[in-house]
Amino acid sequence: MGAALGRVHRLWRQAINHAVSPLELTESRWAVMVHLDHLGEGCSQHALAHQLAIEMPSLTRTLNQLEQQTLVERQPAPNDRRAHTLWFTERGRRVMADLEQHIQAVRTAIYGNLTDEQLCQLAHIVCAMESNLHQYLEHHRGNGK
Amino acid sequence: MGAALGRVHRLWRQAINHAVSPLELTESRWAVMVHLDHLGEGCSQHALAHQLAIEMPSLTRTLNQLEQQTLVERQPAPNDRRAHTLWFTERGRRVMADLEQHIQAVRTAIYGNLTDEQLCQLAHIVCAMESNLHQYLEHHRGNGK
DNA sequence: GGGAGATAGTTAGCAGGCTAACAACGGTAT
DNA sequence: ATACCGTTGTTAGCCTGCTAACTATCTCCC
Repeated sequence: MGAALGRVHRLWRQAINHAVSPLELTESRWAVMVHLDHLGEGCSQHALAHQLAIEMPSLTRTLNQLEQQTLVERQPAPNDRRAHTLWFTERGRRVMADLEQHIQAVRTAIYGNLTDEQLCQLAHIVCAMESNLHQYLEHHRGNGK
Repeated sequence: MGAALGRVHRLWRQAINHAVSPLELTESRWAVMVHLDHLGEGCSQHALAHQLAIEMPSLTRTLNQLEQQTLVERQPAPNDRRAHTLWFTERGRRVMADLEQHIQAVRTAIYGNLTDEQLCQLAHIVCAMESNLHQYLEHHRGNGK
């Protein structure tokens, strides 16, 4: 039954991939851009990875791609020579401005025929499952089984 | 917002992976076994891939693994020399019998604090989103854009 | 100040989804 | 019969998640 979530997630990824492909983006790169915008420029990779709920190496790879596309850049962080701060480039900011309009069609296609109440229920249930899963995994790691 | 589904799916995969690891299985191999059982032995790879909602090459790889573990075997199909029929081995059937008990803990951990009504709502909403996404993708493929 | 342990980021390589391209076979129409 | 098209399954290789192991740095405590 949790498999249904996987199916929807893969379809959603395909839809987003299609929607942002005119901007030379993919779902994962798009997600990084959006969350960087949401978190605010100048944040660390660690903070961004936490926000995205992915591991650092996954983010490292995606950031390399975005940096190669000159959409995002890493700058040395003041006060910590290990860390980087993340910033949009000029071009990155222009792309961000265009994003919403490309995504909107997907959003309305997916959520269009659902009521606000249903979306609220969905968010609530999914959040509960997420927290349940976190708890399960945390519990079954400290112990051997 | 669809990203939350991805997070839950990844956590769920980790939980299942953990739960079935004593049987030398992973979530994807487990899913193949369960769906083969559900669909009935003797079915074709195509039918099983459809049931799992994955593409044939993904299934091919997983079946290779299961065959190497002597849990499942491919047999030539009568009446169609291209196709295979899929069968559990003796060992595979024994493992299937053990599966439910290993999975149960995960299920109760995830769904335990949700009401039947919530699960029903979830199934309904997820199903709607799945069908919306299918429609979107179908629509935006026939056309150039 | 100097050493032990935590933390930020990277690299390497695995897992399992996908598409594209192919071989082998089936089915149908001429 | 043969020619063509659809189907089944495989191979090759991309994408993006992950863990493990590493470097470089920071922090804290003696």
